[in-house]
Amino acid sequence: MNLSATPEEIERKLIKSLREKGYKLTSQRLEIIGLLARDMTHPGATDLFRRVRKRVPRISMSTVYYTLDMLKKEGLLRELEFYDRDNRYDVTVADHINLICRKCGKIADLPGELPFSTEAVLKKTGFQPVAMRYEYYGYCKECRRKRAR
Amino acid sequence: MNLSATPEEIERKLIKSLREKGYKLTSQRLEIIGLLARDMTHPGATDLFRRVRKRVPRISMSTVYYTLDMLKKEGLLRELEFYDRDNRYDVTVADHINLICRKCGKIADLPGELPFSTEAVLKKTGFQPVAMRYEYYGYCKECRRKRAR
DNA sequence: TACTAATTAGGAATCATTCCTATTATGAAC
DNA sequence: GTTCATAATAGGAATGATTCCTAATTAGTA
Repeated sequence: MNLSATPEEIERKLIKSLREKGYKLTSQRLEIIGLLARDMTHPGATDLFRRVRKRVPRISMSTVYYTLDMLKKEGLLRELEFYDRDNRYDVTVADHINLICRKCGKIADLPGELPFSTEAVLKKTGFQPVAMRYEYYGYCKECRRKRAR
Repeated sequence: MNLSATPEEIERKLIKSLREKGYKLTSQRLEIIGLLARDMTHPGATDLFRRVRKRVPRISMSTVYYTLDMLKKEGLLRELEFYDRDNRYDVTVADHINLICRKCGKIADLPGELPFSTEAVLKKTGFQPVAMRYEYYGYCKECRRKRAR
């Protein structure tokens, strides 16, 4: 999934993948997928839970986590892990740089090249990378405008 | 603190800073600082607790966390935050890239330039970075040798 | 329409970290 | 060396996102 796909394209791709892999398309799953595809700010499990509950009132946190786990396992979702805030979920699974706002908590993607190839790191250090994480913490355009920073 | 300082230099710097700032140099603090200065693999709080306890048997986890907090507050320690493992602590406070081994859990520093300046990010996106986090997850030289990868 | 294995709901358990409070001990003053 | 104020410590309870467990439900198939 590239960084410029539309929400509809992302949603269709996810549903198609699950159908092909034989997963049941429950209302809970369709709602979660819909939110993940539309929300570019990388929501967390509790946030998803609250929003899905408006349309599927009896959904439980277990189901949210179970669904997120399943999507992760199938390589359709990337989990951004933190310790001082809840984990966030990103339908853009390709490696990229995240911009994390300390004020509003929203997470945006930074388009463009990645700095170091895994080959370069391996050659230089003997360390074999299999995944990476690039993040900038700071203040997004919107929050900076509001506070007249 | 640059990446090539010796353990002794690091330890001396930390003790000097605390003394200047008026902190009490308790045996607990000196032990924790000694370990942090010598252990280049970025230990966590529980690990530090277990090791310090051998020399200061009545130390508690509260004290370990309190000391780490204090060092962080004074800008002498960088906290690496994870959700699926305990936090790690790094006396190298300058921005740099970390190499995190999925087998043994050790964390090493990657020397060299950082890829993007904060100015470049601000100019490109309007997002103002104040901190960054660069990590590669994979397998270190030692673990790869052991498993004949 | 019935079946069954996958999915879900609900709640208990986990565990690193934070919080709270009484006790202790460092470093300064004398 | 003694005293003292207060920072620091020990111990344990509280927190909260996530994981685990199990019985009930349901999507998709035949």
